[in-house]
Formats: sequence, structure tokens, C-alpha cells
Amino acid sequence: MSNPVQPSTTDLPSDPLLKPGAFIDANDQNQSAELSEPSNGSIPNGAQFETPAQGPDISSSSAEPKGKRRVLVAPETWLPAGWSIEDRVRSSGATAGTVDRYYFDPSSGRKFRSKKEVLYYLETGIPPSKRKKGAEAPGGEEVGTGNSGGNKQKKPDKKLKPLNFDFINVPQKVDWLLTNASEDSWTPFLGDDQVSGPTKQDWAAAFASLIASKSGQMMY
Amino acid sequence: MSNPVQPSTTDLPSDPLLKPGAFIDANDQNQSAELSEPSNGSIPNGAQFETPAQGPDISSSSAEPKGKRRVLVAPETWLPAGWSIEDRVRSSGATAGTVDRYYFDPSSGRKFRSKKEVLYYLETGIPPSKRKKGAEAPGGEEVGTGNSGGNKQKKPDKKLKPLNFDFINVPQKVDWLLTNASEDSWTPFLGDDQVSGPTKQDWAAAFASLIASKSGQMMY
DNA sequence: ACACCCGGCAA
DNA sequence: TTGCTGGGTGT
Repeated sequence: MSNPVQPSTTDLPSDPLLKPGAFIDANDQNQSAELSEPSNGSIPNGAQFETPAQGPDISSSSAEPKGKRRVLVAPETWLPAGWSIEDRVRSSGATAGTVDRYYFDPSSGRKFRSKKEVLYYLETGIPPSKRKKGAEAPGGEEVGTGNSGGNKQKKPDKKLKPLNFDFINVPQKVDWLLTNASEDSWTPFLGDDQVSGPTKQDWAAAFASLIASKSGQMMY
Repeated sequence: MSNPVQPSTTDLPSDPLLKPGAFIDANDQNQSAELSEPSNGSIPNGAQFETPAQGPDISSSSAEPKGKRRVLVAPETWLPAGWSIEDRVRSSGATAGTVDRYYFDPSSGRKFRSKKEVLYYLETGIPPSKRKKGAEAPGGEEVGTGNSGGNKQKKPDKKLKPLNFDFINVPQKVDWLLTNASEDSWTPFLGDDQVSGPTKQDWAAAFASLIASKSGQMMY
């Protein structure tokens, strides 16, 4: 999925107020709406997720309390809904201690190493692994400057796996429970029915899109 | 750095790029180094001003099309004995010609990009583990080892998310209700308390991040 | 001074 | 391949 990038009326210090009219339609997931019904756990293959296993500590001579810890941070404004950010601290080498920021697209499972890569992918649908050397980004998009000006037409990614979420028959109510506080793991419930497995992930992605695209549209 | 290993204190980085007879400008380090050798020391000296001797190129296997010019300069007074300074001239880009100064700790093999980083490391013993969030510099203290004039401690403005959501004390349960089915408008509830207003938007963003973060990536 | 990017290599 | 670090530029 690729939501249009938020216009860079970006981070004004404090107050996330509404941007009247500036809201962009982030809901482009309507593609392939008729998907398999979200019956619980009907999907084979128990993909393992939410296992941010701790890597082995390769501590060296000195007694360093270091442990490379993945840190989840608040989303950036330019990042589409549902994407996640992860700050990773380097644990070795001359640059130990440096923090690298990575971006994840939960629906495609792709990882990105920079904002530029994300933006490029959002526009062209071309993952960073396919970029050929010497080529330049279309339009010469520059980072830091949102793409408020002329925008290119993004190509829908046909290679993306469709979500296990019925966008037509959305549930009336969803309870998200903090099932694992130490890891911030949340699980959606439909009454007593727990949504789990790969479907849960799709729900997360779908739901993120839904609540993000419509929030702020309401009147109070 | 191909060798983050323990460079013996003896092998100061000789500069293969230094042209014989090249003049090294040490203008701004007008203090003679009264640096004492470490007790373990076999350090000949803290600074090498001439190294016409030829050393193997430390560059990696691939031929580098970039012309790097590295210049060793005299040590700063605040710099511990044995450390070396290297001024590096940028060879490309809009800022070509700019000189970046690097500091090297021979005993740890670590590289530092600024005086501040060195001082921080000297004080705390931990490499610049502080970057984006959470960690903060140790009070911006001046290190005891003399100083090189005016040392302004600029408070780096932290760029944290002005999100109206407490990522620490997350709620135990959130009910998202489809408050407007025709528009797919969802609203979060904490029991009977409705979250609305600008806060709701933040919640949407925060929540999207939370539920997505543990979905991880999955490839089918 | 340091955020940000990305080529390259190692696991 | 993917992950992680090194090295370099932008601001």
C-alpha cells in the first residue's frame, strides 16, 4: 500500500492540529477488496511474528552493559499509516553507539534504511533492492522537503500480498487488548473471538489505515 | 574501518597519501604537546608530523575512485596522549573542500567525529550512545582536562515527537468504535471516556504504530 | 556537531 | 540475502 505522502506542513512544534483540507486520502487499500474472509486462524502456515528476539551479545573485553535494543518510536508525519519506525543502536565497531533508523512497511514486510528509500518506494513502487546504480530518483526528489509541489503518479504495487481483511464488511467494534505489556503487543478481539495469526497482522495494517485516514475528519 | 581491532599504540596511522615534503598546517594547535606517554607506553609520540615513509594502503579491496586527502595534525591539549587527529578534506559534493576533523583513540580503535564526542567518551567511557531519544548528554559539563578556549555548550534541540500520546503508560484496553459507518470513522474509547479532538488523531497515529510494530515482517 | 544516506562486506 | 557497519555528505 502506498499512501500519498503527507504534505510537509510537517512538524510544527507542538500541537497536532488539524490541517483543514490538507488531509489526504490515505485509503487506497480498496484494491482487492474481496479477500478471503477473516476467519480466525484459517490461514495455514504459522508465520512467526512478534519475536523481537534479542541478538546474542557480542560483548568484548570491556564490561559493557550494552545490548542492542530495538526501540520503537513515534511515527513520522511523512510516514504512511501503519508503518513502523525502529531505532537500532550499533553494538560494535568503530561506530558503536550510533543509532540507525529503519522503516518498516507491515503490509509488504519490506524494510527501508532511509526516508529517501521510503519515499522512492512510495512513488515508484520499486523496492530499494532493485535500484540500479547510476540511476537517479525520478524528479530528483529531495529529502527534507516534502513533496508538496508537483507529484508523480505512483504505480500500485502488484506484487503486494493482499490483506486478510474484509474492507467491505468491516466489524462494528474491535477491542484491541494489550496482550503483552512488556512488548506492547496488541491483539484485536471481536467480542470473544480473538484474531490471531497472520490475519492479525493484516488487521493491524488495515486498521492502521482506517483509523488514520478518518481520524480528524470528525467533528467534536 | 576494516580493523576495529586493537591497534597497538605504536602503529600510528601513517599516511600513505601524504606527499613527501608536504607541509602540515598545524596553525590552530599552537600549544606544544606536553603529553606524557602512557605508563604502558611504547608510544613514541603523540603526533607525527612527517611520514614520508610508505605504508600499505589501508583502503579496502575495491579501488576507490574517490581521492581522499588526509592530513595528520598536531594534537589538541584536551586530547589524551596517544590520540591522533586527522583532518580530512571532502572531495566531492556541494561541500567539497570542507575539512572534517576526526579523532582517533589508538587503544580502542574508535573514531570520533567531534570534540564533543571525544569528551563524552572520556567522561562516561561509553561511546556516543546518545542520539535520537532517551539518552541525553551528561549535563554538558566541561571536562577537566584543560580547554582550548571558549567552549560553548550548545544545547542541542531535541526533536521529539509532539505526540499527544503517552507511550509509556499505554492503556490496557482500547475500544475503537465505528462511530460513523458510512465514513468509516472510528473513535477510540477508554471505557466510557471517548477520546476526541486533536488527541484522537495522535492516538490514531500512535496506535497505528503500536499495533503495526509487532507485526513484523512476513513473507509468504 | 550530527543527522542522514548508502556502498560494501560479513554472517 | 539480509544485517550491520564504515565512510562520507548535507545542514
